[in-house]
Amino acid sequence: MKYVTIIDIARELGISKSTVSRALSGDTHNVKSETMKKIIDTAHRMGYQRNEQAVNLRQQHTKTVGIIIPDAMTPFFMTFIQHAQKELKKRGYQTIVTVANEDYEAEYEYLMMLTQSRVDGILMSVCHKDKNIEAYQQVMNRGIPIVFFDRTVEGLDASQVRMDDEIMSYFMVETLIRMGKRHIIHLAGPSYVIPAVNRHIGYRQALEKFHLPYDERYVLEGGLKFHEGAQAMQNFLAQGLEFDAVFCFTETTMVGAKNVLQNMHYRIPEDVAICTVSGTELCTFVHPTISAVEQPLKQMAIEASRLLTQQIEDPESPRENIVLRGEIVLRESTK
Amino acid sequence: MKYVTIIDIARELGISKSTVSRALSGDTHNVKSETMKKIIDTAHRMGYQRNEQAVNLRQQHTKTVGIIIPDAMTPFFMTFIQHAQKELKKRGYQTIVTVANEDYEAEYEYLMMLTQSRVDGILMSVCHKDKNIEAYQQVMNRGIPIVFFDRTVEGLDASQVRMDDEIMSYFMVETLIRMGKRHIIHLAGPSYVIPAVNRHIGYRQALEKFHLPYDERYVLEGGLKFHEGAQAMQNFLAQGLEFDAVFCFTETTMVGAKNVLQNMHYRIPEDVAICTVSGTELCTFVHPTISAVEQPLKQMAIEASRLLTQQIEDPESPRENIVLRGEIVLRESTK
DNA sequence: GTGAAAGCGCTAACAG
DNA sequence: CTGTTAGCGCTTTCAC
Repeated sequence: MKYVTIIDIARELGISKSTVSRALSGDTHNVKSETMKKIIDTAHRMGYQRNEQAVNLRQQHTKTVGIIIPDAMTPFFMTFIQHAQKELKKRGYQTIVTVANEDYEAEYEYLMMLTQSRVDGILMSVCHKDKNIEAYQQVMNRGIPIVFFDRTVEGLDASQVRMDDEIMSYFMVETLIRMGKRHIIHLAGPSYVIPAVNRHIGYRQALEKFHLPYDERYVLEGGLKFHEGAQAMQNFLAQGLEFDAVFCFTETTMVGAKNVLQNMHYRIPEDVAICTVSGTELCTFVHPTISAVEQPLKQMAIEASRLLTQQIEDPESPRENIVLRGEIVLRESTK
Repeated sequence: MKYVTIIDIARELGISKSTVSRALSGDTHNVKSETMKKIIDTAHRMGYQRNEQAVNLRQQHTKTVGIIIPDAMTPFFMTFIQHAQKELKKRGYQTIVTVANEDYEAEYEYLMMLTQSRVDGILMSVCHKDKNIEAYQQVMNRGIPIVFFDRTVEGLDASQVRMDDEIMSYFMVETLIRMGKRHIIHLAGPSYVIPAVNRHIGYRQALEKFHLPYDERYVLEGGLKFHEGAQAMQNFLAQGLEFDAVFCFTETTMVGAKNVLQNMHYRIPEDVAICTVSGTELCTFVHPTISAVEQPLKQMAIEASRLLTQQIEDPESPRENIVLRGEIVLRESTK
């Protein structure tokens, strides 16, 4: 047989499986230290590994949380996941991560899959702020807590953790302006993504503060994928308008846009600065341009994990709405 | 209660849970189509979701495979995972992925964790070709199949899937030479990583074929992480040697090296071409330089998944050693 | 065609 | 301190 069970080791020692179970779960209070030792030893010798499935079934939980992210090509969410996994592990939870790939129908499927796997709770960043709202509500009604992060939703009684996109976006654009940029494109994200609309607001406010005109021709629908970002950039170029900076909603579309620019032999960042608010190690290294804020990402993962486990362990614990306000850190000066 | 069970629906209908079970698992042969329909309907109405945990415990498998990768910052492995997940799902398996982060001790921990979770099999790309060999052997001995991909190992009776690194590396360097490059650095990977040594061989062979000298000063230990690649590049620069191309073992170190080059105002690719063999969408977009081979990555994921599930379902199925030979596809000409 | 009963590996009362 | 018993949700003989 593949695995040794507590019965095997009980038989080996001629004692009952209850005692073995107690010993193996570290119940020093109810088992003599002598038998304790004996049990631990033979368990070790026989290569015992407790069957989590059985424990879960018995205890009516799985000690695992599901994570749903919209995208995995970009280091942003991957970094989040690594931090979250670490934090969750520390709190005694396994994780199972799924990638919806910006498709809310796939997201729905994964949500169902996760509840079917009886995860104790879910951490998610949504593809679309409206489309699956009732589904989220339903799983929450069944007593499975969901904590939303980054790409949050509205009108749900759930904990959420996000960045202060508006202000960070504002600072970022302000930085560009102070660098002397005057014609700043905004490669915006879709309006069904909350951080995207907030960043757009921040962009607009910065322009206003410096009395720069807000020109709709400089606001592009940049989508969420590489090719969408590239396409949008290309469309803009076709207009023949003057520009000296591009402020992007996300790393993904930024990379797409940058690629187009490079192919057209624009020098970056001399001719045009290109940036986003996100900040991961890879981002820093990849883009010879200004990037931003590393720290809140880790913090976001930690807070979200904390909130979720808290709510799993005490369903009555209050919902929180955390807005992180990391400092803008310019990763590379453009002299 | 959170979930409805077959007992609930049996009670609702005043029948036995056995019948419900049979109906729900589609046993048309042993349950009257009339009751069948009735059961399916109420199951649906009550929002029944079968408890996989219980099924697994009963059937002595989990229908999940573990995946261990060394790195998640780079799109390479993430892309692999997406393809593998898709293929595995098609074959009825869930996946649980863990990232060792180039640390073979963490890798060991995850391996243990996965067997403890009773995964039916494991897909892995190792951190170190030797360090955990006995551990791999042990889990295989317990009847849990492992299929190695990309970063393979030697001397184990396991199926493996990898690229023909030698020949692809050879082609890549040949391409650089045909472009007129004469002083090609090789930012090599560590010797405890099999593809790294193979790529080094390919590099050397290409130089030989074109009667270019093999100079050890042009072969750098580039490590596996961003900062290691950057450091190596910096060290090389300090030597003051002439160079016009860099052939990197991996995306990660390539990005690090490229960053250094850019900071020093080298024009890429005019002054120096920089490339690697890997090929993912992000890679393509990010690097204004030559990259390569997209297709084998997907193929690798599919083959590895096939091999693994095959071996799970029939432990006696023969081991295979697949070497993929994708075409070199230049993603961007450097004119 | 359907039901009763056993059991997957484990924990948790409840007795001693 | 230790053993006995029941049961988590499900599948699978074995009867009827």
